[in-house]
Formats: sequence, C-alpha cells, structure tokens
Amino acid sequence: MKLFDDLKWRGLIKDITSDDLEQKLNEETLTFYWGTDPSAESLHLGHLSSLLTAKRLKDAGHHPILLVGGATGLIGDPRPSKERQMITKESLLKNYEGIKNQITTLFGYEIVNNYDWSKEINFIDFLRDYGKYFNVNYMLDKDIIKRRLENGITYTEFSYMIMQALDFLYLYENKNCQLQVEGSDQWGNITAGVELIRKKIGKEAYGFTMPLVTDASGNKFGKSEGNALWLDKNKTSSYELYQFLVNVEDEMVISYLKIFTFLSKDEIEQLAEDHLKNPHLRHAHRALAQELITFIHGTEEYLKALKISQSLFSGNFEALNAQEIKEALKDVPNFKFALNDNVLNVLINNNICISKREAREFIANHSITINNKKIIDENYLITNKDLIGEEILIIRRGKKKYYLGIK
RNA sequence: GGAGGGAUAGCGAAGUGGUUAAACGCGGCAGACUGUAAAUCUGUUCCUUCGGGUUCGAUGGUUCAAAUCCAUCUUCCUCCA
Repeated sequence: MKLFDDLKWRGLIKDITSDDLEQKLNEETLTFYWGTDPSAESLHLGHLSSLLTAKRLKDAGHHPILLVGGATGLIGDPRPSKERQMITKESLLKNYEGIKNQITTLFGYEIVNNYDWSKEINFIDFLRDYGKYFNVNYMLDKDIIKRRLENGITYTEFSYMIMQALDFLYLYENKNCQLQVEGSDQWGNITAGVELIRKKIGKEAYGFTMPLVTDASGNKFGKSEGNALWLDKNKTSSYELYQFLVNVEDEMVISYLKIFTFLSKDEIEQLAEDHLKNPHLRHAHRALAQELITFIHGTEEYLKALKISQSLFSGNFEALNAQEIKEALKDVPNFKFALNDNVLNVLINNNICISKREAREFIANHSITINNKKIIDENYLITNKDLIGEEILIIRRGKKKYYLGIK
C-alpha cells in the first residue's frame, strides 16, 4: 500500500493543504516537521500518535525534523476556552530538556528549537519584515481566534500563529522543509505558515493534520483518572499503561491499533475479526498493549507489565512468594504500615482513600480486599496472619486498583 | 471614565433571612451484571472522635439566625464614553 493510502486507512489524515500532497508523499522525498511546545516535563500518550505518524513518514523515506517550541512555549498557543497561564522561563527550559531527551531516546530524530532563530528578531524588524504579510482580517477569520473573540484574547496569544508561521518559513529556507504535520488543532497555524511562505518567497509548502484521538465519548484520549498517561516510565509505569490499553472501549480498539501500532492492514483486520468472534478474549486489546508498550519501553517492560497484570487479575497471587510479589508489584503504589493497625487508618494514611468517611463507604460497599479477601469490618486489625512472607500485604480497592504494603 | 449584570461544591446550574451541608444535571468513585469492555440498574460524592465542625469570590458588619441583608475590596461579562 502506498504511504498516503496507508495514512488514510489508519485515519491519520484529516485536512490537507493541497491535493498535490498525495503524489508528493508517495513519490518524492520530503523534509517535514512536527512541533510541540514544552508545556510539561514529559510527552504523553496524546503526543504519541503524531510522533508515530512522523515515524511512518520517515520509514517511507521522508526526513523528519521535530521542533520543540522553546520560543512558542513562552507565548502559548491559544486554547479555545481561555487565556493560558504563562509558564516561567525556568520551567520551560526544564521541560524543554525533558522532552528533547525523550524524543531523542525514542526516535533519535533531528530536533530543533525555535528559540534559536526567534530570539534574534527585534520588534521593529518583526513588524516590517513579517507583520506586513499578515492581514489581521485573515487572522481573525481563523477558527481558534474567532472562538476566542467572545471571551477575549491578548495580543500575546493572538501573535502565536505568526511565530509558528515564522518557524515554517525558517525551516523551509534553511532546511528545505516543505511539509508540516500536526494535530487538527494546528490547522490554522499550518495554513498561516503555508501562506507566509507563498507570499514572502513565492514557494509552495504543504501541511496536513491528523484527527484528534478521542475515546468513545469524544474526550481526549490518553487520560486515566484525570491524569495524562506519560511516556516517561517513571511518571507512568508500563503496568499502568498496560491497564489503560487493555481497558480501552471495544468500539475504539481497532482504530487505536491503526493509529498506535505498526501492525499491517492484514494483521489488524485479522484482529478485528478475532475480536468480533470472541470479544471476551480481547486479542485486539492485548495486541494494542503489547505493540505500544514494546515500542516505547521495550520488550522487558512489556513483559513485566503483563506479568504484573496476570498475577493480579488471575487472583492467585497468594501462590507467589513475597519476593516475587514485590518484584511484580514494584510499579503499583507502595506504602508502609504498622502491625495491629486498624484497616481504616491504613487506607487513609496511604492515600488509598481520601477520608475516613470514604474509607467506611468502601468497606461498607465491599470494595476493599486484603490479599484477595474481602474486608467487611471497618474495625479489622491488620495482624501477622495477613502478611505474605511476613512482610507484605496487597490491598485492592474496587476492581482494578492495587496497593502494595511493605512492613 | 460611566452604567448595569455576574462570581455557589470537579463542571454546569438552582437557591434571595431559619425545615439548606446547599435541589437538579454532568463528571468522579463504588456495588450488581459482564470480559479488568460498553450499556444498564443501585449507592455515593466537604471533614468528623457521629456530639459536631468548616463551606457558597475576599474581608468586615447587621441579626437570636446569613449563600441569602449592608459596606469595602478582588475579578469576569455587557453596554456607553
């Protein structure tokens, strides 16, 4: 299958700036860029679809440049709702380093920082050399700006689009970068760049956007309990990732396989068929977890996540010895406890519950188990006989949340 | 600079002196059913030593009693200049 058709089949193309792009992608060798602002220390699952698309393009022979926005990050891309809180220069720098390292480790692609070229532009030159190419009416017409006019937008964020357009121009002129690939929220910024390149140097540049990855209810994909799932395994363990992926809604799993794995069309169609026949076996979910985790953290991490999940959810972890459990559960939240303490205290002191009231509620609902035994008495004391190997304790809250207690 | 209207729990939104720890919806959490899925149903959603304590933008006041009345401040919106 040709590259463009593959991208389309995977649902990775939302808008393209020109129909010529199909042929260019299929037949030429392009330099392209994808950018993100360093607004956190680590990338998260939401970024991964773009990064994987970049890899798909690279594998098809195109040259990727990944831009980390040391300059644009200081300004803030307008969100549809309201003005952003500006990030300090110090934390931006810290985030920049984190993300740069992450991308380098994962992909090893060329990384550029738009601060390097943006910092030199002085205000008067900016207005004379670039400002003249931007018609305010045109900018106001962009969807993202239009939406913000109702709630107000500052000049700072209004200018973001210009900075990103400058990036594209700079990369076009200095690195022969002809294509920008971003998530669909970047459409306005991409077209601003394409337009600038056309007006200022009379050249044709291209862009396409990828649809926002969502869950079945249309929310942004990649959050668990309101927290982002990070690509940094110290922030989100491979076990957590595995759990998230294996619990993905059935109706979404196939589209995620297309977006987040490098499995072929045949392989994915086979999984779709398996899934339809035997949904409870969840072959598609398992494949998604395996492919994704192996890609970002490696086989060893994947096997670890799998082993932990299996031992926890098969319910026979009592057969394991303390050392095995400790190793397997290294990534679930840990806590210390004292013997002969009341179960309520243990739950509260270790953030398993947020208050005594809640802890009582969980116990009344039969939601708490210790070593797979339901605790129904809120005065239950934890004693030596609850310990596995005389030192550890496994507390489960609800069906899926595990906590490992170490004496 | 002027006039008016807002600010209530994670979000949206009722509530205009006492029976209001604050309706309702969403979201969250848990239980049942399942497949560690979805849908559905049920419960729950400030803290508590279960006596009570602390909450409705902030501070101060009136009152036996305030989310509700008054003053000042902060902040958002609309209109006018």
